Amino acid sequence: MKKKAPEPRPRSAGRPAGGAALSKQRIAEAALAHIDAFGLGAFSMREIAAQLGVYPATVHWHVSTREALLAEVAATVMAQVTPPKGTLGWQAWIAELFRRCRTAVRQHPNVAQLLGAQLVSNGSLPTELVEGVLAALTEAGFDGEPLLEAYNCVIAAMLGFLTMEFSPLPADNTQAWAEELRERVHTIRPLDHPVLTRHLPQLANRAFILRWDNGTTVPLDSSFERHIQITIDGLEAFARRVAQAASSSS
Amino acid sequence: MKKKAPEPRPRSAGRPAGGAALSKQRIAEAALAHIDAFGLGAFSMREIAAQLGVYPATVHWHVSTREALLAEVAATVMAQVTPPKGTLGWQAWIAELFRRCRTAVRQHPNVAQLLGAQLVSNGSLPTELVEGVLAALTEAGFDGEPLLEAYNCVIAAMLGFLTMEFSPLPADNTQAWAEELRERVHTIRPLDHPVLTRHLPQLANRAFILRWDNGTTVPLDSSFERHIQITIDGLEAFARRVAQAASSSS
DNA sequence: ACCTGAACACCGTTCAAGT
DNA sequence: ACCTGAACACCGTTCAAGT
Repeated sequence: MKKKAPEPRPRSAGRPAGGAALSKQRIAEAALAHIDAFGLGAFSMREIAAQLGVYPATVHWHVSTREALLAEVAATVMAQVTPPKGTLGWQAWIAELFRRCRTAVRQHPNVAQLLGAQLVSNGSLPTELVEGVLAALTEAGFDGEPLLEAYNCVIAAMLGFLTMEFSPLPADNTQAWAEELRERVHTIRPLDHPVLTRHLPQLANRAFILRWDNGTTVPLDSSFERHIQITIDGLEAFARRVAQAASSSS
Repeated sequence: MKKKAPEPRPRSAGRPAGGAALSKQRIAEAALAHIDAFGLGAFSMREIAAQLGVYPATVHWHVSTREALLAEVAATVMAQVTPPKGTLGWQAWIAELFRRCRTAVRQHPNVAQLLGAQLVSNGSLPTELVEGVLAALTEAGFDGEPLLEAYNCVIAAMLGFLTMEFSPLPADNTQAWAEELRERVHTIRPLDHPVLTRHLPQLANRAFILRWDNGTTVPLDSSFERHIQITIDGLEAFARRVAQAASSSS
């Protein structure tokens, strides 16, 4: 199944004549396409080098490191998620951000695992996203320390849910594993877990930890919408607390 | 720096005499210790085999797969987080769960990345945790579809935040990377990002995406506490909505 | 049942050398 | 500046063979 060194186009060393030189951009695109098609587990520097008809060292000349390439890929996926400013109230703006982010991740679900890890520790800052969230929360009345706390909550709520919704299943024998987990879920002892047992029909394969499919095959649409609402309701309560504290101390 | 095949104790094949046979348990402990000491990037089947003074194949005889071992490790870390039932109200119980979970992760920050990925798609179900959350949410008045939604929100909020707070920095030249990111953060263009610029002193190295240290060196204590409060406030608002809808339709 | 010893098919990264 | 060709030091997993 695996290809080896580039046989199709045995070119010679040096910069190609046609101006068809490789670029960070093109490499990132190829990597994203490959990850979309075969998953993050199948990703490797050598694989995408082969894909591009080039030696592994060539990729390294453009990209420096595997980690940097994956960060680039993650940034690409998140590039268009920030909603435009100004037209929406802060609650609607944040809700829109959540939804656009999920839409983007759903188009590239295999990249989801990178978001928490790579976007958070990222060289290519999505500054518009940060600015947008801060602007929305400022409009909500947050400032200083509460602003920081509300911001961290928003980012964690958004990326956290998506990371988990699309977290990959065991790579190997998914079939057997799913069957075993389904079995295990349905043989939970009712006496020790009465609430779980009672609601199992509602929860099975739709609740975190009780799933054997991920968001690619069983999307958690209503849970995500509810997650948005809960987050925004919580933020509004926080804003009220802040306003209260300010007025009572004046 | 790296060790090779087990030289210290060149034993012969077969089950060891002293009853000191290897076990899944002992392997998981060794793996956890190694990950705590050197990070998840330094983890490998061969490494922990060497650590235990055996051949790689021996580890595979007990553990089947690398992925399974890491799932075991993640489960070990999460083993003791579920608070006892009955003594607390549902809000306090959930808050306690969040705090105990963070305490556990702080003792093994390098496993954080596994939580979202491994706990969610896990063979060894932490059924007490699931049962506990469901019991708390039932006490809050949730049932049926809303129960599912509230549950998913709780799990995502808890694990999502922790995954991000302790998400690892670039493995290679952390020093240079941190310096570059700090530089980049402080040269953000004020005209394009007025809100960000204004609050940068508050946010730098303490807000997601604007950090160059992770939770191990710069813990986000107050943000996490606020995250708990926002989540619970949001859940209470959700419970009120549900109650309202039920009474208005009766 | 539990482990050795060796092999297979991969990795990321580096580096001299070419053009 | 951009790429080849080859090497280095690793991987996870499998498998016959030992005890």
